[in-house]
Amino acid sequence: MKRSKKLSSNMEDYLEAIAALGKRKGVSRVRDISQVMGVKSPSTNAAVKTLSRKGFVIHAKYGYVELTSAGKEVARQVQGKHDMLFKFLTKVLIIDQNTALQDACRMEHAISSQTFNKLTKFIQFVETGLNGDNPEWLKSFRHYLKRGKKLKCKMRQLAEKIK
Amino acid sequence: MKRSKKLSSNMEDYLEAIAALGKRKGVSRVRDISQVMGVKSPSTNAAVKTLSRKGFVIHAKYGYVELTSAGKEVARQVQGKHDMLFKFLTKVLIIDQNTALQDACRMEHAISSQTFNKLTKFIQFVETGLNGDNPEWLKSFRHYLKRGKKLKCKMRQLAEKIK
DNA sequence: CAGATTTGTTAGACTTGGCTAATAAATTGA
DNA sequence: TCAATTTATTAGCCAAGTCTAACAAATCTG
Repeated sequence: MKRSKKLSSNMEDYLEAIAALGKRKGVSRVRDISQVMGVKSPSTNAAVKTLSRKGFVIHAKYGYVELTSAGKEVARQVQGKHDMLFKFLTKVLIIDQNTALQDACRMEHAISSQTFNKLTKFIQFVETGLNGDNPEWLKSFRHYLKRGKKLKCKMRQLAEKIK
Repeated sequence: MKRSKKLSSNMEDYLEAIAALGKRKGVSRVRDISQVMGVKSPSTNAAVKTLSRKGFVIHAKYGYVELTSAGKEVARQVQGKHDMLFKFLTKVLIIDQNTALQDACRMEHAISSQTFNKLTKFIQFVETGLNGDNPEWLKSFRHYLKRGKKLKCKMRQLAEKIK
């Protein structure tokens, strides 16, 4: 249990997969982790060995894989980043679900905690607008995406109708 | 010249470095690329060999390293993603320069073209507001970041003063 | 409960990308 | 010009992470 500080993106992904399986099925087995990760079982085996050595999982031979509290913490953080990025991509930038998922899966390992925190605030800002969801500027941005230009202000719209 | 489709983040970084040196000094040499990439020259040598085999650079032994048009195109795209992310992080999320730089350097390899395009539109939307830079909502967001809550609308502010 | 099937592990090979040490080419300057 | 210095390359090693093939343990099932 040689608690190294930094984990590779790969190891973070394994921890995420293990956490997800734990939530979904109660326990995590090598086979299921492999399936989620899209690798063969010897790869998972090696990864679990590494994670175990570093103190992020407990794994008895031929047994289930369990996260330690350190493992849970990493999984929680990475998942948090993932969810926030996914929300930003789909809700603000209006990226389709598939692309947003792929991007979030790669970006989740790339953003600092500082950026995560600010992005969280940004999402909160968008979601808890004074006027509820969907503030004016966001509507305006969506329109801009579609039309290539901004919604005109009420008075200009009126002026055009009259003209 | 075995034109493979996908390059690793690493190879993208080398192309970026080569392009940057080309702009800065006119030519790119192994030694300078190594210095920019923070690796020893044999590593650069191997990378250049790979990039050459894949058709992204031209490199005669003991000569300069030059980007092919394919190489330039990749460098341009990655740099574009980098710049856009940096701008978003610093201008919208108000992340400090150092952190923003680090994040942008990692995220530039993680975002799809679709996300890049939407982000570009988003930045345009922010920068070319009807009311010039710094639209109301962004000011409001900055305030939210500082205070933890939104700017109240003019009338509520007035009401508070009177009370 | 014993054979068949599934699951997990081990061994060994391959790829990518890094390193050091040694060698070779190019450049510089006395 | 030619010896010293700088730069580039080669050879050989290491670590991470993947794979396949072979073997071992666990679990199902008739």
